[in-house]
Amino acid sequence: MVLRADARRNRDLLLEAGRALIVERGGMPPLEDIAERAGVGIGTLYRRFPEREQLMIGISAHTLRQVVAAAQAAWDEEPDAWSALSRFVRRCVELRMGVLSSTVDPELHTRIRRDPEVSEVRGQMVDLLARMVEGAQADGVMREDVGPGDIGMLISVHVHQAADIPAELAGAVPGRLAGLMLDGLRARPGTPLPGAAISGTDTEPAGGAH
Amino acid sequence: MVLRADARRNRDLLLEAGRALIVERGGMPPLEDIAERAGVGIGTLYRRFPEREQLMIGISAHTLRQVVAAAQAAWDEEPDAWSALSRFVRRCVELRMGVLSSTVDPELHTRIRRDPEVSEVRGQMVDLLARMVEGAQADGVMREDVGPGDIGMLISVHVHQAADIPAELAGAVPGRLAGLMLDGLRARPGTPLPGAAISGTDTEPAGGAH
DNA sequence: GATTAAACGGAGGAAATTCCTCCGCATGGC
DNA sequence: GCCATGCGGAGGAATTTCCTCCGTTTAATC
Repeated sequence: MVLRADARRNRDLLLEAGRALIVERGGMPPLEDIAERAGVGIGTLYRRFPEREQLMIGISAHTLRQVVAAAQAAWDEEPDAWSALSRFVRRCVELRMGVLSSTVDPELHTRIRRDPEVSEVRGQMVDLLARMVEGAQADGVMREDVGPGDIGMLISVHVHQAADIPAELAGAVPGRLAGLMLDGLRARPGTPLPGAAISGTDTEPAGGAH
Repeated sequence: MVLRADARRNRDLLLEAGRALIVERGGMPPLEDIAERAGVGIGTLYRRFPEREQLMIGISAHTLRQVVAAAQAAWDEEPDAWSALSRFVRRCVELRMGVLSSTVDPELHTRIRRDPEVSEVRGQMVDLLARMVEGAQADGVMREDVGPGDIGMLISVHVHQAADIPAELAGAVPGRLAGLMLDGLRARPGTPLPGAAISGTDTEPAGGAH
């Protein structure tokens, strides 16, 4: 069953609005707010996503697709693995992309992760990230005691940045944070990390949902 | 006017419950939840904090006092500035201490920062942090292009960690994140950060409130 | 450009959440 | 032992959030 063009457009607007609101405010925003942000009637939201769960799955998949697109672009266009990773991380922090999950019913969370589309896109994401990490480590420019999962965690931590940074600083902060973070990842004698490197499958690298 | 001992105790329980809930769930939790978490009746909460704003100010000050205590202990007990900073950062990340502010009415936010007690404790906090940063830089072990404000931002970013980390990893994650972060701060040829170092007074190093 | 199935918006009542007062009982301080 | 201060929490008010429904609009097709 194929959506009419306007329906398709509104669907995307809703998913993006949902993602944006979750990032900005944390928690699950009221559905009315999502509709308003999307510039769409509340009825439209309910027509497209009769069940709350469907909306959440949609937002997860949508977010993951954005992350994968950024990773793919970085991988394709940068000359080496470290540059790709670095560009990817910077972009994620800048756009506040990354894992959304936080305060969800764990049971629902599991159902979201089991969704075929989410699971599929998530796989692509993990693969790309793993390739970058392995490449950068093989090139000797990245510390050996981290795994793709660590990068995922690092990025996800930046998604919910405090929103009250004074305006004149807001532009600079993400870049500085990303820079510090990347320097921490470089292969240089530093303090060994506790525990074992976190692999991609251990955890939720990106896009789990509310 | 001095509080009776039980009233005093309950007041502290409420502030701590509020802090904990904000950290765990983000946003402003229902007052009923705060009271319950504190193991106290809702009436007690309203008696002690008739205005919402007073509660927020109280939580801010309470949180800041914890942060200052951690900083002070680190400064007093560690042999050098870098060790102190390092211990302080690790402890903040571990306990998820740091700036709470995020989605507050900016106007209220300003009123909170203007509160004498908040302002006072915040000053102590900035001083201690500045001393650590300057000391570590003077010792040549910390990169020169960061300021106390950068540390504040770094810490605050870790306050709202995703809550859905698999249990077997949850213990390791904060330590690894803090380790990466600290290695990023070390004085070693890395990538220069964009923009200028953020000073303590530029921003909100810790303890703004919901 | 006429037809029509699909989609739209948003008013408004139901349901759920959150707020906050009030008062009979408990207890710390003297 | 006295009593001012503090306590708990039931329950009604206020607010927020949910979600259905239907008259109107629009994309697709011929």
